[in-house]
Amino acid sequence: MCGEVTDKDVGCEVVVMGWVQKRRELGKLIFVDLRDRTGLLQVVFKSELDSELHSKALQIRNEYVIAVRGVLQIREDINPNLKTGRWEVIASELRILSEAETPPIHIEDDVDTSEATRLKYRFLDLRRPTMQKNLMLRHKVAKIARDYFDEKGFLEIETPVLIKSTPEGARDYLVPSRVFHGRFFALPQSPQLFKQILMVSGFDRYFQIAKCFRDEDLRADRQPEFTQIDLEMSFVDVPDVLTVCEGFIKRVFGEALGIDVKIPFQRMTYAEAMERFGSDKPDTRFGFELVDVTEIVKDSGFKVFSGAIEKGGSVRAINAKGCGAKFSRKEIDALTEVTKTYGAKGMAWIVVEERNLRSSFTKFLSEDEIQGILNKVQAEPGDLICFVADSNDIVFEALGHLRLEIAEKLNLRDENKTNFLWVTEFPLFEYDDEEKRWVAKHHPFTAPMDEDISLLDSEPGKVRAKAYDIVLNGVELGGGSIRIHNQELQKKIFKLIGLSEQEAQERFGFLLEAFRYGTPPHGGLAFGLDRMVMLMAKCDSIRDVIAFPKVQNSSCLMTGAPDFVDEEQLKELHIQPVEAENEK
RNA sequence: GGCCCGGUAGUUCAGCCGGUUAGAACGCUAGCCUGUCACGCUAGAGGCCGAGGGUUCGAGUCCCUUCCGGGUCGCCA
Repeated sequence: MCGEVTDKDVGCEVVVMGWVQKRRELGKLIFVDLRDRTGLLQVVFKSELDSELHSKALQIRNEYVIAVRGVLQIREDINPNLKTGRWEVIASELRILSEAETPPIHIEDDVDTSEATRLKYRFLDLRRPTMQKNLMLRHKVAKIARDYFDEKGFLEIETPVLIKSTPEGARDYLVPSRVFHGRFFALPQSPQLFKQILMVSGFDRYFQIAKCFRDEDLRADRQPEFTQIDLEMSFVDVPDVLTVCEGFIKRVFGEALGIDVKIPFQRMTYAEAMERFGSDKPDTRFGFELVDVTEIVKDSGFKVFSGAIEKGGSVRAINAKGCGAKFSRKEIDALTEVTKTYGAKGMAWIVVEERNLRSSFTKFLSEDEIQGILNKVQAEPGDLICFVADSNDIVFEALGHLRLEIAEKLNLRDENKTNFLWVTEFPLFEYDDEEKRWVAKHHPFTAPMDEDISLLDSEPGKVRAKAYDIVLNGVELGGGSIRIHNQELQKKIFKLIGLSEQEAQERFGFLLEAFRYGTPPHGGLAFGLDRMVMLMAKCDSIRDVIAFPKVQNSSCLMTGAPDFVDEEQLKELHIQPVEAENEK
């Protein structure tokens, strides 16, 4: 192929086929750069050798598909910018396999085309070398997953895509049943229940590269259909799962990228992650950790602080080292806006200068309080100290994102680092203010930590789960848990999240029944394949590692899906569109 | 559903405080060119200024509505 020629091929007759990247016409001499997925190779047509061939070559335009027979030569002038710049094919025969209209986008790596146009003409966009590289990398990751888990004794087993809708979690995609009027299949949000049943069935190590579907709004790292590397193991506890997964990551990064990842990864409890980074997926590539100054200012005359503390909240700070000298007032105000996005009412700040402080609020504090804060955050001249006072949730959320924003501004999010991290001991439940009930933070089959089981009745919010997430550079790469294999405990959890026995039977009856017949302790994890490849390819969006992604409103710009269907089809399914309500 | 940014030639963009015939680069077409590789030179074609309405003597430009794309909050067990 084009990119695979070597000096050994020099002097040999070769046949190359591909797309015309570029033609350079110099009168009686025509150069054509021929492209396939391995690279570019220059082909030369000389009229002095064959004028008929030369005039045929004049018809060639960009993106024509051609086949060329000729002898490989070392070039007179070597092009050092090209991998194959040493060689060229002196054409002796040309076949135009397919003509091409002028493409609406340039087939080039430096993308200067809007994403909408790229996605509409995805078949052309995918010709670009970076996109080809991304999809080849994705293939490699999938292959390594199969190799690794096979070697570790895992079986790849497919689970159904048309399944029963279950409550909790994301909105389901529904598929109507033709046979049962008014009934629907759901597309799986993950193979969760099936892989647990496979454990009951004795397939003690399962994995699958599984498509999952969630009907929620999109983000740069979220698509309505996405792919998980899903795994489940029997007779294990948390460390067993983490170890297997670390081995996989080491293997993938080593084999696919040549990066030596050190294992085991750092492990951090959820509580510590929140306390230090204000996030359950901390980016540990830089500092700016959160500092709790609640104790220092709890009796302060500054009502914003003392008031928040009175209501059970806290006051925490980030010392943005050196930013006081760097950031303008306008930039600091912009940071304030960032915190407001996450529910903070505002952000207090201090700029530490050589002799004095510039600040939005220190006039409300006593000298002791100011000194106390400066000591606690280890302030030095040039620093910018940012404070948020509110409920803990908001303080963590706001400062957690502020941290990222500051790091982004300072370019500290070094994409060459690979800071892997396990976040463990997630809370089992979180309180849903709207529904006024506890909901499972991970999913309702997650096992509580043994030592916290006694808290289930008294303080459900304090119960920690045997749940864990794997985080890379602040991105959640995957997550999982040890599952409940004790029926009594499972019933209790359902009850706690307000699921009556009857509802539980209706929705998960098959799983509960399966659990009655001998269930091994089990647990597992699912990696987000798209996100993993995105980070490995250093892309900003998973759309760049998915061949045919959807846009923000979940439609496909290339195919035009979703679309209306024939009335016949609807009739057969006994479905009737409801007239859109007039929106006022 | 909320907020922010964007939509002008095939593509990426410029177009000031509203003022003649809407520009540039790349791409495209034709001609010339024997060592190019960001080839070069000459000529040329190409526009519903996202859509609809309004203000105005006059709208790419201002206002309203709407559609489309991106980011983000909510949402995403």
